[in-house]
Amino acid sequence: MRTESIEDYLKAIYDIQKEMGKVSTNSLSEKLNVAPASVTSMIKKLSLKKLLTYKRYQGVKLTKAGQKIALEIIRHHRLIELYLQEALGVPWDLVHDEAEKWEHVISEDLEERIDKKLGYPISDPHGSPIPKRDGTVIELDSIPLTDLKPGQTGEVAKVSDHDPKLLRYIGDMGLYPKAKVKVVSVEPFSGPLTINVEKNKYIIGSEAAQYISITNIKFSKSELI
Amino acid sequence: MRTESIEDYLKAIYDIQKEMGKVSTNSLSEKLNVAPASVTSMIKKLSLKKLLTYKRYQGVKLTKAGQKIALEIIRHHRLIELYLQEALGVPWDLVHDEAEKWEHVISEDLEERIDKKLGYPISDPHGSPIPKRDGTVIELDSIPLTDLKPGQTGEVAKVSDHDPKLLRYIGDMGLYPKAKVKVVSVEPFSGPLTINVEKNKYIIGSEAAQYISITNIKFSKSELI
DNA sequence: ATTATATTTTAGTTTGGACTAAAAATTAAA
DNA sequence: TTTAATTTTTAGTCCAAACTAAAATATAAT
Repeated sequence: MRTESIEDYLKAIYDIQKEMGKVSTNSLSEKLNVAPASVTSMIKKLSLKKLLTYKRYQGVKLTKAGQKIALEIIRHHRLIELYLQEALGVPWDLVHDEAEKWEHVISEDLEERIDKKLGYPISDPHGSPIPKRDGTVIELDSIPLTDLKPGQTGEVAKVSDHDPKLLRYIGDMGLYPKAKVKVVSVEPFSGPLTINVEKNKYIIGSEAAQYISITNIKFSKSELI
Repeated sequence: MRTESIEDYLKAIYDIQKEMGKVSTNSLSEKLNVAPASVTSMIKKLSLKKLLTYKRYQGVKLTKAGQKIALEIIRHHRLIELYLQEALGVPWDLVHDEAEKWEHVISEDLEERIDKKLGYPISDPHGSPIPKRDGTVIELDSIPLTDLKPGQTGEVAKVSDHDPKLLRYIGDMGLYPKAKVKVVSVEPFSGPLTINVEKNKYIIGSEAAQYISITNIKFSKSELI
C-alpha cells in the first residue's frame, strides 16, 4: 500500500538527497518531525518495498521506483501551489501548507485538468520546477544569496517555502522569482546584506538570505542594476 | 483529535439520520463498508467525545457538537463538488469521489475563497443543499420518482451521487436538477416507468428511478409537460 | 589509541482503527 | 411462548506508524 506517510518519507528523502547529497536518519527525523527510531523502522519497510536502498548506519538512496513516487508527489504539490495562487488567489505564504495535504489525495485526472488550465507551467510560485508526469525535472542551478559578493547582480531563482513568516518577509521586499537583485554590501561574520531589489534598497539578515537562491550572476559597474 | 475516520462516521450518521430516521449499527456498517463490530467500537469513542449519544442496541443520535462537524464536512464536500464541476470541468459522475478525499483536508480559508468564487451557491451539482458555515441547511422536501403516479409531473430536486455509473445513466437522460419530468406510465411489481424528460421519452427501471427525487409535483392534462 | 560524543539501531510500548469469532440482546416466526 | 433469525456487542488480534529507553556503531577529540 501507498500511505500518506510513505509518500512524505519519499518526498523528504528526495529533497534532502538533492540539496545535501547524503540522506541520514537524523536529517529525515528532523525534516519530518519524527523520532530517529521511527525513521529507522520506516526505512526498513521502504527498503523491503524496494523503494530505496540502504546499508545500516550509512544513509539511504531512492531507487527508480521510489524516485518515481517522490516526483509524482512533488509534481502534485507544485502544481497545486501554483493553481491555488493563480485560480483562487491564495497568498504565496499559504499555498504550501494547503498543498501539503491536498497533494496526497488528488487524482491524476484532476491533476491533468489543473495542469492544462495553467497552460502546462514549468515552475511553482516559489520558483521550484514542476516535474513532468514522466518524471523529468529541470533543476536550474543557483546559489544562495549569501554567496554573492558585493557588486554582483543576479535574479531570484527560487525561495524556500518552508516558513510562511519568512515568505511574507521575502515577499514584502519583492523578492519573487525572476526579480533582479544587486548585492551592495555584506557585513562580516554572517552579518546582514545590503541589497537592491528592482531599484529599492533593503537590508536583509543572512539567516533569511540563505533561503533565497540566485541565478544568472554577473558583475555590474553601474550604481543601479 | 479529529481524524478522517471520525469525520466519515459523523457524516454517515447525519445522512442516515436524515433519510431513515433511526441510525443502526448495521446501517452504518454497510454505508461505511466496515464490520459491525468496528462500528460499535467507534460509536463508543464518539460517545465519550460527546459527539453523539447512544444506548446499547438502540442506535445513535448526533449531539449538537457532532452535527456541527458533520455539517462542516458535508459543506466542504458539496462546495468542492460544485467547484470541480464549474471551475475545472470535472464531469458530474466523478466529482463525488474526488470531493470525498479533499473534503477532509481543505482549510476553512480556502473553502471561503471557493464559496466566494462560486457566488455563495445553495446547492451542489446533484441538487443537494450546501449547508451554511453556521450550520443551517435548507432541505427542500421531495419524493422518489417511483412514488409518482402516471400523469403527474414535477421537477428533479436531487439525485443520489453514490454511484458514478448510475449518474452517467441519469445524466444521459437529461435528468439533472431542475429538469421537468412527467410520468407517463408505471409497470406493476416495481416495473419500469415510462417518463418524459423535457419532451424526450425514456424508459427507466425502478431501481434507478428510486434514486431520483422529485419536487413541485402536479397533475398535467396535456400530452406534453 | 583511547575515550568521549554523536548517530543509528534494537527492543518494547502505545494508539487508532480495522478485523474475526463468539456471546448477548432484540425481534420475528411458529 | 418458545424457538429461530437477526442485530449488536464483547473479547481478542492485527497492522501502520508513532513513541521511549537502552544498546550498538561510527566519528571526533585528546
